Amino acid sequence: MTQRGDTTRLQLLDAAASVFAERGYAGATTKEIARCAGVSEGTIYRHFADKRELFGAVFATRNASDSEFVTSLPARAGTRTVRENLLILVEAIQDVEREVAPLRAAASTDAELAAALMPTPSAGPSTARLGPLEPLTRYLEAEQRLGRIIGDVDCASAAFALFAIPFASVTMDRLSRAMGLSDVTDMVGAIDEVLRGIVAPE
Amino acid sequence: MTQRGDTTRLQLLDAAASVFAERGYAGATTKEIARCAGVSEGTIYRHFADKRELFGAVFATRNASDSEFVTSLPARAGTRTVRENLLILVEAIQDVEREVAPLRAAASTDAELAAALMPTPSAGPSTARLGPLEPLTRYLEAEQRLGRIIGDVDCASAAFALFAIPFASVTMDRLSRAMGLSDVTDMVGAIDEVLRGIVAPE
Amino acid sequence: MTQRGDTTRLQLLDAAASVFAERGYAGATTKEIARCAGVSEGTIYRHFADKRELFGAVFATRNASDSEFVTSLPARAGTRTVRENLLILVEAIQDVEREVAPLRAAASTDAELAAALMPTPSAGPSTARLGPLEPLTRYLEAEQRLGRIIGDVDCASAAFALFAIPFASVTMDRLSRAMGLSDVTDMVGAIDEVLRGIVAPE
Amino acid sequence: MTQRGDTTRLQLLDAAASVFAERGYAGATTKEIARCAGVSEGTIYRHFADKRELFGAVFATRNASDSEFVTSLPARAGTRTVRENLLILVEAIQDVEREVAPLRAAASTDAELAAALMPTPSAGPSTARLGPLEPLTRYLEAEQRLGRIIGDVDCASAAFALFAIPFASVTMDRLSRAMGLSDVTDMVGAIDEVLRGIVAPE
DNA sequence: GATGAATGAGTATTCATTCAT
DNA sequence: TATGAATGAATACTCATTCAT
Repeated sequence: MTQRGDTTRLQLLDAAASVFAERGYAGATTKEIARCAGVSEGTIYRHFADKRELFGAVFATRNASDSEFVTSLPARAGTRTVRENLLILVEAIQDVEREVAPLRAAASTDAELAAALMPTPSAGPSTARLGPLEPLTRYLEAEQRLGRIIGDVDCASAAFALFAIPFASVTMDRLSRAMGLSDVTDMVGAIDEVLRGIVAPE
Repeated sequence: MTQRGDTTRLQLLDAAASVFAERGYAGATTKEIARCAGVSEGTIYRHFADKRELFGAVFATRNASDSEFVTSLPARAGTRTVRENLLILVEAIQDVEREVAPLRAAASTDAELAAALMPTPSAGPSTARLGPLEPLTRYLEAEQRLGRIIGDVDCASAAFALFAIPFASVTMDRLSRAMGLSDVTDMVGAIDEVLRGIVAPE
Repeated sequence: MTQRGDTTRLQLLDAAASVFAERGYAGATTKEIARCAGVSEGTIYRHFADKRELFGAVFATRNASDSEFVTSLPARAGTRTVRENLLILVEAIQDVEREVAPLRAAASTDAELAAALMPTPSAGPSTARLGPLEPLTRYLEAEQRLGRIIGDVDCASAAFALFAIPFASVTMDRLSRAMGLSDVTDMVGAIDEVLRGIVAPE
Repeated sequence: MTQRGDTTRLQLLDAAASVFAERGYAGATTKEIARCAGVSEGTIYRHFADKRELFGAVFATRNASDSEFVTSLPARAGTRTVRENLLILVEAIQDVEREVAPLRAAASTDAELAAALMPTPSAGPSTARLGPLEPLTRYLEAEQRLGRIIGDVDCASAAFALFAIPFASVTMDRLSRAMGLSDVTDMVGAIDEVLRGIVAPE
């Protein structure tokens, strides 16, 4: 691939990401994506076999960034305070979700498309879970072993409760904005209410 | 409207609800909606001015059911246990969300569509909040006054943490299923972890 | 046919006449005609087999009024002055044309439709001429015999020259109005210029 | 625009001209126009924004040819004989009208369409007159000054009387043909009857 | 006789995709 | 590699017409 081709490919991925996010999969037209990338429509097909493959490529790049802070989380057990770690995590999740959530919504309108989103299709069937839920669970378990999480907490359930907050926040903010409402979701407050019951007193 | 016309209208609303939910707004074709309703395409336009109005009508009917258990919730303060009330609520939210979430996702791909979803456009701008968040907050405050919720809990934040659970659960289950994964979201466990910190010990 | 049916039929003919004239044959919808007549669409088909027959009926009634002043014209030779007779005629033609011209234009967009306009399909093929041209020619010939038209005038040609004036006037006025121009066609002046050469001096 | 694109555009204009003329504006389908131009339907929209713009482009090209002989007419005063000049003019008008008249009729069925036909919308409101009427009037005035038109003739009125002949002729011939009649309009005879009264004896 | 719900063929227009340049 | 003209299937929507009430 030449350098010129690479540049074009990146422009297309960026353009496609924003158009797919705004309009959904069916609503996004190759025309708009091309115009938005500053190339001609035909050029799309020199880089991607068809619209679906373009979407897949966009989703893959956007979803890959998921792992940066998240995967290293379990190893961070014992550093800082639990609250600090989780607040950083929750912000990170929110950042990724803001980009990925609309793409996920777009994908959910097309069965064959959704199948292409499987992060590791070769991985075991039941172990694969969505996004940062698993590393978050493992982090909480590690903290629990360190005594910073109360002993009888079900870490998987707590992880889900924590994860649901930025997850819901992004979706609701997006909707509020679309509906002209002000989006004031107090994520920190919500996290603190959850932490109340699970963090061990110092 | 004759009785026959009414029947047709309902068939159309049902058909449209499922097709919009499956395919999104742009991906849903009038042809499929008509076929699914067992009528001809032209019939759609005897009942609705255009596809957008049809979507609006679908959304209105599906969203109306929102208020059944939810609105009466604040008045239930003091009855049963807090946990029982909340588990029922969470199930109710999940039921409604299962129908509404895909429609909301569909709507978010079209700016003008989203604007039409505002429940009461004449209502105050900042007081309007989405779905059951407000009654849930008021319920928790009522329980707090009764001493069944710990005094220094921020009820709005706690409400959001609780609400996020069925909200995220529905979206993630939908996705898991689309991706061929088993959807084992333990909502009850997550709720219990949140309640740990906010429910006053008897 | 009941009296109620007759009334409806007339309303339909009037409505159809104006809609066909405004929108042309293809552009006129049965929906607009029905609305304009204050009846339901289905009612049209109780009075006319289809749209084409409705158009034919409209055209027949509108074209029938053609004959009132015109047919009696040849018999008027010798009365009043030639100029007076022709000015009245020309006004009459203009009045009829104003209604008929748009219908004729509408008909010309559909070959089978045009065929239905033949005034007397059983009449001889070459003798049938359009509208008032024939009576006008006969009138001029009669005046010529009376010495009020110069002897060597070709009455058929003169008739065409005279007839062309209101004919063109109506079409041009219609266009001028559609294009936002003021329609000041001096028909009387034009007639006088033609008469200069053919009317015998007293 | 590539050469290939230009060719296609011209094919489309030709095809559209004939289809609009035959079927009127509403009656002309993009399908028939495309088929008649030997291209696919989608191609129309690469060259014209919509059907209306296509019609406007057709009308503009067909109406432009209007000015060839006509505009130079006033300068021809004094050459040949008045009769010869006018017979040539009348033939020219007839040729143009044969193409333009059906388009004009088509346009008159759509108010917004007619407005787009204004040749120079910025020109003065009352000075703008339709087609060759103005140059014809000016020609007659020039001849009048040269003594070849009788002094007290109203040239504007005479011009209208002359113009009306080919104008009416085209429309009536079209109709006669549509109705299966033979179209024997003796334009020359009609012109001569008009000239009788306005041309000065040599 | 009149209605209005229903129809399905047809309309203008857009779409993802192909291909000659 | 990139373009943009071309395609034809598909889309939302309209139309003339039918028919049960």
